[in-house]
Amino acid sequence: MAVQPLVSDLNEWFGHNARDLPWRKPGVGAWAILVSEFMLQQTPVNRVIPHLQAWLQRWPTPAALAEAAPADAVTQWANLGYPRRALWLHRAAEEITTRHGGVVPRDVEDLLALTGIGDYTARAVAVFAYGERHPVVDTNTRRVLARVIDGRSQPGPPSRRDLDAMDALLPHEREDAALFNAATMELGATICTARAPRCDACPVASLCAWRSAGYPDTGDRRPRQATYEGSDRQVRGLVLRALRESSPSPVAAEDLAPDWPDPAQRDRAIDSLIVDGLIELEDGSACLPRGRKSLSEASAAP
DNA sequence: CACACGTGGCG
DNA sequence: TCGCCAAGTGT
Repeated sequence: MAVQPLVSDLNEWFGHNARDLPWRKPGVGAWAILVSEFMLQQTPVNRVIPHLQAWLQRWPTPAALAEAAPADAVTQWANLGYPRRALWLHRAAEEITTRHGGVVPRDVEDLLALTGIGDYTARAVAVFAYGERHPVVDTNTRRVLARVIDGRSQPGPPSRRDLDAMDALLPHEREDAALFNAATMELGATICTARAPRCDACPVASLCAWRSAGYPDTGDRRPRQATYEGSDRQVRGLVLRALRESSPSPVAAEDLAPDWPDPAQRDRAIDSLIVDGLIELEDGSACLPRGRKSLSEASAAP
């Protein structure tokens, strides 16, 4: 049952070099894994860790979170960024409670049907929480495969082919496959990094196509990120921060980001936050979503 | 498929 | 300083 060198080398390396992260401790349940994966969507590991601990202490089960008001989820989310993820996590908790009896589902199909869970998170939960065998592909995995397998400096744009590429490398045994998924991500996070890869410390340097090719810069950079200063994103962030800090007290609309130089843009931002369900506006004052069960929700339950 | 969506740290 | 980057997802 020999697996290919890439797998054995990476898994061996992972066995000795895996960081001691909270969601890797023995006995961590599927709910904790799921919450950690939500928080890790575009937020760095080091910033997630303290928030994860606090979140799980407050809401140890999906049912506990489902009973809370969305506003409390958004407030607890604090400055993790992309606050809609707090809303999505709250909604997923409701769905888990009503559709799955409060148990985080194991099947990728079921996981994908939950709000805020896509190709990555669904497989990460199935694999890391339940030991199922699936390819788990995140930005680290894509970069590692681009370099080691394809000899390119950067991965191309995300594609469903990424799943197939990882699937083709996956060892047969579930446990090995889970380790390989985690090891590949870990390599990308700590050694095969985007900016300054530490190829001298890489356990698979001898197998690396990018190295054999002489580390060519194959371009293929991701699209430039829009300027944050003065953006809708920034105003939305300011508005939401004010509401978080005053929650549960409402704030008069005119007191939300009052110094913002472009009032029209600020008003549009507030409207978009309402559309997104992140805030509610009533009688000229705003607050975080209180989450009265809507008629559709109440009657949707079987 | 390209784009919007927060926030902060690092080279 | 400032642009790049971070365990993505939904539209």
